[in-house]
Amino acid sequence: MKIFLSSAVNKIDAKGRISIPASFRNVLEFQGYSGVYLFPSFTSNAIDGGGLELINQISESVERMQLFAEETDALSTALFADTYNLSYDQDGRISLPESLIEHANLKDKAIFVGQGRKFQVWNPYHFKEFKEKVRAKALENRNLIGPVENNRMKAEEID
Amino acid sequence: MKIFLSSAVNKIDAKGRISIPASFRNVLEFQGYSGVYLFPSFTSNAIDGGGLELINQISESVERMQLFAEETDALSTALFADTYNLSYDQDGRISLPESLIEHANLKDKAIFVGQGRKFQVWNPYHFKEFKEKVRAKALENRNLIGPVENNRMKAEEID
DNA sequence: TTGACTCCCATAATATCCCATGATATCCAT
DNA sequence: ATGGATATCATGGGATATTATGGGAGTCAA
Repeated sequence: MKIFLSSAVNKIDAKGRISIPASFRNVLEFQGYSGVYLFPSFTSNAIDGGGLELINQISESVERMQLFAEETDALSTALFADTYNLSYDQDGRISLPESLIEHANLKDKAIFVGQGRKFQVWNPYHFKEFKEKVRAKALENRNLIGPVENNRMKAEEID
Repeated sequence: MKIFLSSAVNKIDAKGRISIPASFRNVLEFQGYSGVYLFPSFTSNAIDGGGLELINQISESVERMQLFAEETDALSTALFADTYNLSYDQDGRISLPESLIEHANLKDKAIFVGQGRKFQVWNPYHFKEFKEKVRAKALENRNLIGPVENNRMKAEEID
């Protein structure tokens, strides 16, 4: 179980805690446990999340950009200033920082959405809208996925 | 036995469990066991399923994409948000997530349909309809189907 | 002392484990 | 081949484990 898959709606309780889905915790722990890393998404009103692998990938990208030294400060600030490393309690819950809650417009519920190497946390209502757009877009771009679509075409042709 | 072949109708029991056909389990285990991967088909009211090979193909396409691009988020959401990695019990049964049951319109029975690299799960009644339509279309277009190439492909895939 | 954050325990719902059964398929010695 | 033993399979159901969630009690800092 190596990647973040599927989605789950969880509740934000009176104390501001929310459970990270068990399957996501498995992935985090598989990567070597050090809690969960969360930061505001650049492109949506959602929270991006991941484990050690994600944060390593990001760090590496930034290091590669050292070539362009003037811009590095700005970039790494943008990336890391709002990144939180939260550890969850023994029941798998975290309390989200206020700035992330605001960015994602969270109220009493949040949906955790698996995206492979990372996941996102959304206000469930806003995610529904996003997902409808995304599905249309994915149909347009499905040729990018490669072999899967080929299989499907074949499957439909074969009796 | 390397590919998913033939079809079987199995029952969804009172607890919501359904047996994965033994022959499919053999293929999954041959690919290196990590359960079964299921997601809603883009094009039909059916569930697409496969093993490690299928999910690896998909993950690789996504990993090649940029980390913070809007398109990447959209595509990986479309691919992974509704994908479930289910492990089956020692009797080979899984319990299907509600969202997949809805997408495929499943009631008390489901048909597993082998499609080579992957398989599909259908409401048996809807599958019958689909199959009839497909057969009609195939008859219309049979001149478009290159039998030589397809046969050669198949011959190489079969152990 | 008040609020924010732990740690710990309780609970209901669900998922999983484990064993049993009947049906079919496979094997094997005659 | 035939009949009987054995294995495999789909399915049922009781027992157990896991999960998300609620809430009490303790800790710490302002």
